[in-house]
Amino acid sequence: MHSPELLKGTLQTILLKLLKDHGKMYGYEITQRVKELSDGRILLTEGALYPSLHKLEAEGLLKTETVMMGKRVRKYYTLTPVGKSLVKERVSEFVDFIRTMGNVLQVELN
Amino acid sequence: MHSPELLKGTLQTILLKLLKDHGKMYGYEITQRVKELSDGRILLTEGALYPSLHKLEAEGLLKTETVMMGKRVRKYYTLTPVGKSLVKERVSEFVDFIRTMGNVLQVELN
DNA sequence: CTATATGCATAATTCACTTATGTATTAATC
DNA sequence: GATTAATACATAAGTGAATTATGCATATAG
Repeated sequence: MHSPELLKGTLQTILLKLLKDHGKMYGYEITQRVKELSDGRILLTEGALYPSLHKLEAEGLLKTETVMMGKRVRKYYTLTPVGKSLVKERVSEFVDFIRTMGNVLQVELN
Repeated sequence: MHSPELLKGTLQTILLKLLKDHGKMYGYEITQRVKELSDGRILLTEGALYPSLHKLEAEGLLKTETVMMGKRVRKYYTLTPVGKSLVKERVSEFVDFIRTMGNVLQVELN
C-alpha cells in the first residue's frame, strides 16, 4: 500500500483518465478497477471517491445516469465534452510534474 | 509552475534526498537549489519549508548547526544516521508510487 | 444466520500545505 | 542616500483534499 500522502492531488486525474479509457463507470467499479490496475497498491476510500465525483460533476466535467439494477441503485458517470477536453491536459500536467520530480530527486523513473 | 496539489507529500522526500546529495544545506539554499533543479517549476514557500525542516529535526532525521555569517544567522541542516538510512526508502517509495500511477493512468513516464 | 461483497452517501476530523505577516541584514539601483 | 530586491529566519491563520467513522440498503456465500 502506498503512503497516502503521495496520492493527494492525483485522485481527480485518475478518475478523469479512467472514464476516458473506459467510457462509463460507476463508483464501486472505479474502486475495483483502480485496485486492479495498481495491483492492490491504491485502494480508494468511499469518503474520498464520492465527494470527488460529486465535485467533478458540479464543475461540469462529468454527467451522471442513475440505473436500477434490480432493487439496487447504480450511478454511472461519463465525461462531458468539457471533461473530455481536460483529460489530456491533466494527465500531461501529471507527467510533467513527474519529470520535474525526477530531476529534483535525480532518479530514473523507468 | 506545477499545480501545488501534486506536490503534496513530496516535500519531505525532496528535502531528505537533497541533503543526502549535497551533505549540508541551509533553508534558503534549499529553495534556490530546488528552483534550479526544477527549472523554476517548483518554488518552495517558507511557510512550507521551515515547518517541514523543523519536523524532520524533531523526528531525529536532521540535525542543525547555526552559524553567524557576519551579522546574519544561517542554520545548516545535515542528515543524522537515522535520516540517512531513511532516504533510500523514501525515494524508492516515491518511485514505486510513480510506477503504479503509470499503470493506472496508462502512460509512459520517460 | 451471519459475514462478506456490492452500492451509495455524508459528517467530523486531520494535516500538509498556502497565504499572510513579522523581523533583520546586505546588495543593488536610481 | 534612499528605496527596492535579495538574503535569511520564523510562525500564525486559513484552506482543502484527504482519512476515519458512520449510516442505509441489497445480494451472496458459508
